[in-house]
Amino acid sequence: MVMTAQDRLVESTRELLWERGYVGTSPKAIQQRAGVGQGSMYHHFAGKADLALVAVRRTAEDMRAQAEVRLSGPGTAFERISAYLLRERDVLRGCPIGRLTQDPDVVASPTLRAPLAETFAWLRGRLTEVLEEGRARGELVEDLDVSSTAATIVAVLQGGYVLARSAESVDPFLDAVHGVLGLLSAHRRPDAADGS
Amino acid sequence: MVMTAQDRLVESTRELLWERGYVGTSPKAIQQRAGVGQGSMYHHFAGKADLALVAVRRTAEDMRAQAEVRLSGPGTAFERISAYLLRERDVLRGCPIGRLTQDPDVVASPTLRAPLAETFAWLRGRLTEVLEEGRARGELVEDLDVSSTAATIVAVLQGGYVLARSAESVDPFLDAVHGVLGLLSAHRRPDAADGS
DNA sequence: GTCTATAGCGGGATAGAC
DNA sequence: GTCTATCCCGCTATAGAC
Repeated sequence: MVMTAQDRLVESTRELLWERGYVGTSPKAIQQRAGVGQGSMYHHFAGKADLALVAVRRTAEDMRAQAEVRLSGPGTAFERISAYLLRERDVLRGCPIGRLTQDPDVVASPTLRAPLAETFAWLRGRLTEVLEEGRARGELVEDLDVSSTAATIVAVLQGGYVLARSAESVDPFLDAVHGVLGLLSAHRRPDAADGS
Repeated sequence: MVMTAQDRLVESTRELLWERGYVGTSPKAIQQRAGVGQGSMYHHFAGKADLALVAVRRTAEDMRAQAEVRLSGPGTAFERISAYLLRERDVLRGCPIGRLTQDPDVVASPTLRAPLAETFAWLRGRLTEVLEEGRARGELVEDLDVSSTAATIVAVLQGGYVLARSAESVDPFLDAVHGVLGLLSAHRRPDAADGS
């Protein structure tokens, strides 16, 4: 089964938004990468903004699904969070959602910005639940502030990408992730039993 | 004493790079904001890339100076890091250096990328020194990994901006910062004496 | 030093043929 | 559905007058 023109257009838009952002992406570039002509694109989509909206929503969905796999997997809260943070990532490409946060046209449009806000809010909420669960099970100490710690974890990820791209190296990303895991680790109870 | 045309051009470039990034900033926009004509701009600078380089270097200098004030100030290591993280910031505008990290043309140019890499490397190094000092004074526990913790702190800052912009609210930034300070706080020794 | 004129190219979209 | 032609505008820079 072959991809339709619509699908190819959306996929090439997703790639270009990731690589070049919204202001850096032109309809012509989208068409060329998709191997589709002008007429076809404007037949299926109202324009650049319309295509971008579909592309961003799909990317946001993917990101949530990716996270959910690790966060709902087996293991202690700490292990699941580690698995999520250390999962295979194309670090130097950055986060396809986070990067749009720097795009003036995206942030100026409530419609385009909404999927970004929802994704990060969801992710933080999910991490909060995992941490809360770890605390309820006695794996994590009582006085851990789960909600702000969840925000910190998401921020480390996003900031890690920034540092990696500035250095053109994965190292600062990994250091930042290991750093936050080290800090969190001190909040585990030594006699922690996993949720059996 | 009035600002010269050069100065106004560099300042307007700094503002526009902050607001719209490199790909989103045009020479015309720079000239208009500076109140300077085409000829004048191309007389003083070779072009957009040249102006951007001068602007980015100046911004990077400023950022280091701002950080140094807090990090070399009075107080314990924890207090100085808190002061730096919680200093007044225009959070929703984001980091003028960090945002360039998402710009394809900036990252593709070693010359333009260099000031970003240097700034973050310097900042991390400086935070490492402060943490190390805190450990040496007995304020922080021995087994704290100062280098990766420093990377984490820088990442939280950069990621905090991303979250804030996605939500169009300062809250997630503050939560992330308080979260990492909370985590770090657990590594302080209860009988910590500041460096008197 | 600063101005205006001009150039070539690409962005973003519309129109109408096929 | 897809193609080509066309449009208007802005980007980035150069040229040469003042």
